[in-house]
Amino acid sequence: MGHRQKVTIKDVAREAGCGIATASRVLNKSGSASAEVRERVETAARELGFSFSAIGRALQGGRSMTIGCLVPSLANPVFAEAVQGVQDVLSGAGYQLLIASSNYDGDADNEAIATLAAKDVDGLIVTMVAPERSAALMLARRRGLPVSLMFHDPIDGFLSAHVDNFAAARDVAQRFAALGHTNTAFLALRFSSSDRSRNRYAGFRAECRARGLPDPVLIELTEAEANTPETLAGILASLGGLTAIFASNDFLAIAVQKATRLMGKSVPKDLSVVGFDGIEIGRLLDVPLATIETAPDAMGRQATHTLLDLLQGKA
Amino acid sequence: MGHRQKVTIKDVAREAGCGIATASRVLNKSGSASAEVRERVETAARELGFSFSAIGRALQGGRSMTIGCLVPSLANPVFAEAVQGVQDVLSGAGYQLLIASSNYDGDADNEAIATLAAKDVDGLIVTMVAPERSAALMLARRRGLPVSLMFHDPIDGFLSAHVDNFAAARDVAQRFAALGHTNTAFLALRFSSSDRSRNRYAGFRAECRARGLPDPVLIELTEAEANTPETLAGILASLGGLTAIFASNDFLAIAVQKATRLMGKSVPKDLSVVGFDGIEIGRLLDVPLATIETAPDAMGRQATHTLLDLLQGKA
DNA sequence: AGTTTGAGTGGAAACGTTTCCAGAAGGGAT
DNA sequence: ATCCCTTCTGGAAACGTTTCCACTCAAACT
Repeated sequence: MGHRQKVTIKDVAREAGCGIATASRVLNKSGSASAEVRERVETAARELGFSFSAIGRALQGGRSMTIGCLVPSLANPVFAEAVQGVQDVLSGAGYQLLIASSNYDGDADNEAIATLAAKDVDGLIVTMVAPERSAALMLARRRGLPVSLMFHDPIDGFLSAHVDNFAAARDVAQRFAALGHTNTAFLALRFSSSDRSRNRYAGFRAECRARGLPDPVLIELTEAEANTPETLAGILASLGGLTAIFASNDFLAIAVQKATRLMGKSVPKDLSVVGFDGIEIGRLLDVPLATIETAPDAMGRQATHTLLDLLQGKA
Repeated sequence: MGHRQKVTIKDVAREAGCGIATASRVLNKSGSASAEVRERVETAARELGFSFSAIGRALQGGRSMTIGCLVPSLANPVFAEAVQGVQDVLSGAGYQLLIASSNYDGDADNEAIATLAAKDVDGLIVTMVAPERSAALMLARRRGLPVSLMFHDPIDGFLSAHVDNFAAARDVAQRFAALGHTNTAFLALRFSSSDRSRNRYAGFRAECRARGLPDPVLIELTEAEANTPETLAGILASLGGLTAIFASNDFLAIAVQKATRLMGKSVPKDLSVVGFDGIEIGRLLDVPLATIETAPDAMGRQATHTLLDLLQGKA
C-alpha cells in the first residue's frame, strides 16, 4: 500500500498554474478570482482529491474548531447519552469532539484536562471528580479557555448545565414520606468522588429531618458489590426493615430491583425504589423504573449551547 | 476575563535566555544541554506554565497522535461501551480520541469520515452503515490512512474486530430448535442500514432451513414502534402463535420483554427472547436477559490494538 | 489624454513545533 | 603548538494554512 501522502494546497496551486494565495481564495470563496482561474483551481482540487488540513488551518487561525469533553466513563449510559447530545450540537455547528474519560479518578481528570488544553481545543465541556479543586481546570480558565460544566451544581464563575440535585432529592424524600416510609436508605457507588451523589444525599436527608423523620441510612457500595446482585441482596437484608431506597443513579436502582427479587420480595410492593438520571433504557424496562428524569442528552446539548454562545460572544 | 493567551516555546526560550532549539531539546530530553541551561529552561517552563502545542507538533511531525472514531450513536450502550474500550487503550498509548457519530445515516457517515481525515488523524476506527460502499473510506485507505473496522464482518482488505454474526445467530436457532420452537421471529430495528442485523438474520434463517423448520418471520420496526411498548405488543400479538423471538440487539430484546408482559404473558415461560450484544446493564436486569455476549468493550479494545500495531509496524 | 478606481494576482510573513546543520568552545591526544 | 573529537548551542528550514501587501492591468471616469 502506498505510503501516506497528503495533497496540499500547494499541489493544487501548482496543478492549476496559479499562486497559493489565489488557490486559497478560490477554495474558500473568500477573495476575488477570475472565472477562468476559479475553474482551473476547482478542477485541480477535485482531480487531486484535495481537502484542507485542519492542522494547518488551526495553526494559522488560532482556532482548532475542536471542543474537548471529559466525562468519567462512557460505559455509564448517563454520560454516553450526554456526550451524544454534545456531539449532535457540535457537529451541527461545524465543530469536532475530542473525548477523554477518567474512570472516576481525580488525578486522571487533571491530566486529561491538561492534555486536552494542549491539543488547543477551543473550549471544554467537563464532568469530573472535583472541578472546584482542579488546578488544571483553573489554569485553563485563567488562560481564557471557555469551560462549560455538565451535571455539576454551579461552581464559582463556571457555566454549568445541571439539575438541582438537592431539590430533586428532597422531592424524593417528600414522596417517600407521603407513602408513609420512615425507614429509608440512600445507596451510592462513589460517594467521595461525586459531588452529585453527595448533594443528592444532602437533599434527601435535609427533607427527612425537616419532617422529623429519622435520617436515611447511607450505604456506600464498592463497584464489586454493586455488580453482584447476590452480594447486594445480602447487604440490603442485613439492614432489615427498609421500606424505601433512593439509589444515587439508575444503574444502581436497577441492581437493587434485581437484588430485591433475589430476596424474594417485590418492587414496588414490598420495597420502593427510586433512581436518578432517566437513562433511555429505564423506560423500556420490564418493571418500570421510578426515577428522577434528568434527560442526559438535553444536559449535553445545553452545556454545548452555552459553550458555543460563549465562543461566539468572544469572537 | 483576560483574553486567550498561549505560552509558546519561544517565550520559554526568551525567558531562559537561550535559543528555541535548545529549549526544545531540554523540554523533550532529546539532544544535549548543559546542566545550567537545562535548569534555566525548566524553571522558565514551570513558571510560565508552558505546555507544548499539539498542533505545532502535529504540523511539524506529520503525526497528530489522534485517532478518529466513527460510530452510529453513543446513545446505544453497545457503541458507548466499545468506544470506552477504545479510549482506554488509546490513552494508555498516548493517543487522543476524536469522536463522530452518524445517527445511522449513510451520508453522514461519509461526511464524518472525510472530516476526520481532514483533521489529520493518524488512524480510523469505524462502525458505519455501508463500509464496503463508502467512497470516503476507500479514499482514506488509498491515502494510506490505517483503518480498523469494529463490529463489521471482515471486508476486502480491511482489518476488523468482530464477532461472527452469522455463526452466533445459527447458534440461537439451534437453541430454539432444541427447545422445540418452530414458530420464531427475528426483530430488527434498522435492517437496511446494518450489515450486522442482516448477517444475524441470514444465520438464523440458514440454520432453521438446515433443520427443515419454517423460516423465521422477519419484523422490521421503526424507531417509534420499538420505543413504545404498547405498539410493540400490538405487533407481536398480531403475529399470533410465536413462541420464540430473536432480537437483533439487547435494547430491542428488553423492549420485547416489556411488551410481552403487557400482553399478559411471561418471559421465558410463554415466550423465549434472546438478544444480541451483551451490554452491561443486561446482567443487572430483574429478569435476566438471554443474549449473545459480544463484550463490546473488548471489541473496542481489540480494534484499537490492531490499529496501533499497524501504526507501529509502519513507522 | 491623464487620472482614478477596482478586480485579479502572487510573494511573503506568521502560527508553534522539530531537526538539520554549522559554529564555538573545551579537552585530550599527537 | 597543532589537531581532532565531544559537547553545547542557536539559526533556519520545513510542515499547511490564511492574510496582508504590493503589483499589474484594464475599464471608467474627468
